[in-house]
Amino acid sequence: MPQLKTKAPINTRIQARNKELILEAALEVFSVSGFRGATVDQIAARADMSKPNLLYYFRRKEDIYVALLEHTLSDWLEPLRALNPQGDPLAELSRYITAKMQMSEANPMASRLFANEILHGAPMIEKFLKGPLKQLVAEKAEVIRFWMATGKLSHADPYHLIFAIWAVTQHYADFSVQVEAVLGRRENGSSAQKAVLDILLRGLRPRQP
Amino acid sequence: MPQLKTKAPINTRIQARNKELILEAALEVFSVSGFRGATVDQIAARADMSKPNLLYYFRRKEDIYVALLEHTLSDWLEPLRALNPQGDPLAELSRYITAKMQMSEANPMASRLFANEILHGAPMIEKFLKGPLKQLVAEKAEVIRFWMATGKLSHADPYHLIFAIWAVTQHYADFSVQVEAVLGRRENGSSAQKAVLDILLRGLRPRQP
DNA sequence: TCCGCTCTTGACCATTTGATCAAGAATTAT
DNA sequence: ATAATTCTTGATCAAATGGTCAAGAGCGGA
Repeated sequence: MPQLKTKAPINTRIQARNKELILEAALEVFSVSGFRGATVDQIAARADMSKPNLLYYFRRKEDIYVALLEHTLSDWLEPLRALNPQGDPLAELSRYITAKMQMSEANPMASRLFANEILHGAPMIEKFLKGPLKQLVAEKAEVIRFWMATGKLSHADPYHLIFAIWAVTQHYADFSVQVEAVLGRRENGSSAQKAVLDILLRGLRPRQP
Repeated sequence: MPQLKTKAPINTRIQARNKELILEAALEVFSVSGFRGATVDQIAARADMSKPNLLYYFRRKEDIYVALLEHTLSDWLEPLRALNPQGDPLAELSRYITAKMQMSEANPMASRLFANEILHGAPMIEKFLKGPLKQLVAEKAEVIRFWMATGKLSHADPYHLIFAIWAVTQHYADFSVQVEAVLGRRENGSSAQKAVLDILLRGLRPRQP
C-alpha cells in the first residue's frame, strides 16, 4: 500500500544537527569573505562535511546565505524592539546602546555579515529593510519624539539619532581591525561602552529649568 | 649603439590617460562588488578596453586594487589633518564633521571601498592603519585632549570621539541603502549634516560656569 | 530481519575568471 | 621615411568553483 505520508516538513535529528553545523560554519566564512568571496568548499570543510553532503541540506550556496540572514535578522532587532515607551527615556536609550555594544562584542561575525550585505546593496534583504525594519524604526522614532516633546529628552532628529546609535555601536564590530590598529591594542569592551554611552547621550539630557 | 635609456619610469600621455580610466572604472566596480566580487572583465568593460590591454597597464587584478587604495588614502585623511589646534574647538570639530559628511555624499564609492577592505580584515592596508593612521589619530587625539583640559570642550575620550565621528559620517555612504530604505526616500544631504552635527557636538559644549 | 528512506561521498561536469602570448597596429624618435 | 618602441587584442590556458549524479552506507519502522 502506497504510504501517503505528507512529505514530513519536520527535520530529523540528523538534519537539525547538520543544518545547525552548516549555518555555524557558514557564518564564520561569509562574515570573513562575503558572499562572493566565500566558497562552498570552505564552508563544507569548516562544517567537517563533504561538499555534496552540504549541498544535500542546502541545494545552493545562496540558500545557506539567505537562511543565515533570516536566522539572525530577528535577534538583531530585539534590543530596539525592547525600547519601552513607559520607561525613563535616558535609561531606555542607555540600555539600548549598551545592548547593541554587547552584541557587537559578543557576535561581531553577525554584525559583519549584515554590514557586508548592506554595503553591497542588500540584494537579499531589501524587502526586510523596506518592510519590518522601516516600520519598527518609524514606531520607535515616534516614541523618541514623544519623549522629547514631554521635555524628558532634549530635541534631536529621532531617525538620525537611531542611525548614529547603529553606526557607532556596529563600528566596533565591523571596523574592529581599524579600531585595534589605531589604539594599538585589543579594545576593552567595557571602556568603549562607557565612552560611547557618554558621547551619544550627554547631549540628550534636558537642560535644567 | 645600444640605447642606455633608464627604462623611463615616466608615464607617456597614453599611459597616464589609460591608467586614470582604469582606476575610475575600477572604483565603480570594486566599491560595488568588493575585491573578490569584482572581475577584471567588468573593469575592462567599464574602462572601454580589452582585458589584455587593461592587464598591460596593471599586471594583476590586485595591482589595480592596491593602486586605487593608495590613490585615495591620503585624500581620506585630509580633513582630520586639517584640524587646527589654534582654532576654536567646537568650530574645528564642526568643520571636520561637515567635511566628512560632504565626502560621504560626494564620493560614497571611495567610502565603500575602504569599508569593504577593513571589513575583510584590511589585508592590503594593515601597514597604513598601524602606521600613518595611528600616528595621525594619536596626534589629533592629543589636540582634543588639550582643548578639553583648557575647558573649551567638555570631557570625553578623544579616541572614541574620533571613532564616533568616523562611524556616523561614513554610515551615510556605506549604509545608504539602509538609510534610504528606513527613511523611505533618498536622504537630503544637508538635513543629515545638521542632524549629525547636532547629535555629535551638543554634548561637547562646555557647561556654563 | 528486511525494506524503504535518509544520508554520504568520489568522480565528474560546465562555467567563470585571472592571466599569458604572439602577432599586428599605432605612435614616437631619428 | 623608417626603425624602435609602445600599445592593442583575439585566442587560449589552467585553476577555481558551483553544482550534479549514481552508487553505496546507515538508520528506523514493521
